Amino acid sequence: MPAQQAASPARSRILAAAETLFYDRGITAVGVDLIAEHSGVTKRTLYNQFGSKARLVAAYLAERDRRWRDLVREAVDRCEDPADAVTAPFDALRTWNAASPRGCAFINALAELPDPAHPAHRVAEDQKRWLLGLFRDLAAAAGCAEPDALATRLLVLHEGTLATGPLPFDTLPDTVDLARRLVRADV
Amino acid sequence: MPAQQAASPARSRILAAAETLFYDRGITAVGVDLIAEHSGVTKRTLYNQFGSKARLVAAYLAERDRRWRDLVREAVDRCEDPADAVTAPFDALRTWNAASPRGCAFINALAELPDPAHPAHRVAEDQKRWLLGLFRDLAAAAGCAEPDALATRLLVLHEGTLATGPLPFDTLPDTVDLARRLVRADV
DNA sequence: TGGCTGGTTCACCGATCAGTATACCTAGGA
DNA sequence: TCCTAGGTATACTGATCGGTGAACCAGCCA
Repeated sequence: MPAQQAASPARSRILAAAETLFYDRGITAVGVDLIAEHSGVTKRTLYNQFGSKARLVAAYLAERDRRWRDLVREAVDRCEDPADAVTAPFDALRTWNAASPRGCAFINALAELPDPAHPAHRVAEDQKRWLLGLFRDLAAAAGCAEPDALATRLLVLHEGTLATGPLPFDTLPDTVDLARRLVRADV
Repeated sequence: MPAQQAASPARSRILAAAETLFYDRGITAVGVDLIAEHSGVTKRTLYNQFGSKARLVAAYLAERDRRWRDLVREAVDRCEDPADAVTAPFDALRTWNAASPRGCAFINALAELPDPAHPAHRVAEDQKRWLLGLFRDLAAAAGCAEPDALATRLLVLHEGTLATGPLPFDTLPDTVDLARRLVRADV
């Protein structure tokens, strides 16, 4: 299926059901029968579209990653000051977190699927690698002295707020504040 | 069973097998049959000891928490300078992380078990609450101006390095360095 | 000696798991 | 008109899931 071509309606419905079910209840805990039922589709169709549960999981993560990158890029593009742009992913995180009370779908997927050969691993690692690279590029563009070290620290702060999201502490404001101060101190 | 009394040898063996299997392969992916087999014990005995898989999971996390707190307390006690003590949990993290390539067992457990009523939730939340409180107390003892905000930020850094542990980036050195600078700047 | 405790062996329960087989239906294009 | 692609419906596989029932056995203490 070329990227341009629209996905079949059945495929879209399966993917939508998979996204909510996998994220809300966990990947291992959700069976393919349940996803087929929730998307109003036969299990046969599901397997014709995705081939296996593992590939469906990878597709679910890839779709989620796509939506998330769009949100981050929007937040970055909205900034006029290059220094503000460096912490723009944290603004996106505020929106994203509100709809994601169960933490980071990619970290959760790695937690559930230990096998490094599982196709979900590539997707999850690529997502974090992309964010780290984005932080580095934005930091360099803003004229930071140590873009690599700064990017690593921003990534850790980002993942830390995501990871503590499901916990009953509100860590976001203090973290965003710290991220901004780090950038300004390094410019 | 009182706390003083030694656990039965069967119970200890079950718990040991559960620790490695649950952490390495995931909680949902590991069945009670497998744990019974690895600990050289009957499933009947396992259920006599723990009652249900959910309680066995909670016991596994509680045992892991106990070992981890011991490690952290040791690291704190080793410090002479109160300012160094604030970041002592990060020294413990270096040791801990080396044996824990699959990230934080407690975060992973929350990822796999969405039901807030699951007994594992209490254990996991208590673990993070304890660490947050420890950071606050250590910061206050070191004379920090804003112990609450500092503790939140240190917790986020701590969870961030744990969460990025399974990823192919080395985030620990930059993070520990940042944590130390934060403490010194706030003293 | 007798009873209790903690452990054993083994068979079993209904439900669910990922994945497949077979056959039928239907809309669209050549 | 016929073929094909994508979908449906239903039934099925063997394995595994969490959890239970029943009978038995060895050591320990009174």
